[in-house]
Amino acid sequence: MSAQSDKHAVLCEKLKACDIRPTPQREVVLKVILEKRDHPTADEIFARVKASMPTISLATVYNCLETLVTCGLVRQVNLERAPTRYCPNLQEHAHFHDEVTGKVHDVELPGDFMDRLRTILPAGFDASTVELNFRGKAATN
Amino acid sequence: MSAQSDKHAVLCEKLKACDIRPTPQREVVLKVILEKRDHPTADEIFARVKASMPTISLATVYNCLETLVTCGLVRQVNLERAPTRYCPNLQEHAHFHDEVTGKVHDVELPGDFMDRLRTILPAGFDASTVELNFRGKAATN
DNA sequence: AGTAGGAATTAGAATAATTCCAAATCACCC
DNA sequence: GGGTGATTTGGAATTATTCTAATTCCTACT
Ligand SMILES: [Mn+2]
Ligand SMILES: [Mn+2]
Ligand SMILES: [Zn+2]
Ligand SMILES: [Zn+2]
Repeated sequence: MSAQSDKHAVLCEKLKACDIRPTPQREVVLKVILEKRDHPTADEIFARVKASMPTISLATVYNCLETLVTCGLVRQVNLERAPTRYCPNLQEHAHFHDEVTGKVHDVELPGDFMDRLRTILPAGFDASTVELNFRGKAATN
Repeated sequence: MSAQSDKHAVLCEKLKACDIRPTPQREVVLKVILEKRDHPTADEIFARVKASMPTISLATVYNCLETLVTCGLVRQVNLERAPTRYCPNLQEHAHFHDEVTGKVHDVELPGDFMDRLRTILPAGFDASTVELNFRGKAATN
């Protein structure tokens, strides 16, 4: 079995595990997100995907992204009013937005950090999502 | 001195303290934000302002909001892709976004909470802003 | 294998928050 | 009172995203 079809099988399994049809479009969108640990926008994903699938449409990229986010295979990151970014890192983590370069960095969190954060909520508030974003300058090295 | 001109003087002082000209438009935009402890959008602010100043334009509301946010008299709150909201609460606090009603609630934080949050950043990352957002269901009572 | 029915994809139009622009008005100084 | 830069204004432009309606693709069933 080639490395190609190996990868294909892995992606396919991930999609099927989420009960969504493993279409070629969904597969390639998921692939380009997973193969780099950055935080691309829909446009950037569209550009990367077109390399291997030139006929795909931007609407389909948006459709696939929505599906992948909903089923939890990809995380969505919204910072200020900028275009939505997509994150392959499924561990609980925070984001640091470098205000000089515009890059978004993952910030690892100690074990049960998010759960501990939840404890500051007053009674009656039940959070399904916790989002922690930093913004500032990162050392350039 | 009437309560009216009293309020006027207070708003005026706040603006002057920030080194910005206390124009009637800036004053009324700041007033409607401060007089309710909610998180209105620019549209909502525009609607409220028009009650006392029917000739103001939406562009001016956006201009004023930008000025007020930049000089720190008002906080800007971005949640997901929804329209930007504006917050009169200058204390450090988190936000809870009620996914049923759409309302945004302030969440008070223990004293130096934000500073402690900053300590989880790896060396070389210097955050000027920390943003903590919850999303979920709030008890309806 | 052939086909019906639903899901997914597609191109392009529509939407909507925000920003941009250029002209009019305003405030303050001389 | 005129000059000057700041502010306001209405409308056009921008742009990420969503919507629409038509086409294509799968899959299940006979
Ligand atoms: Mn983009
Ligand atoms: Mn609005
Ligand atoms: Zn991330
Ligand atoms: Zn607030």
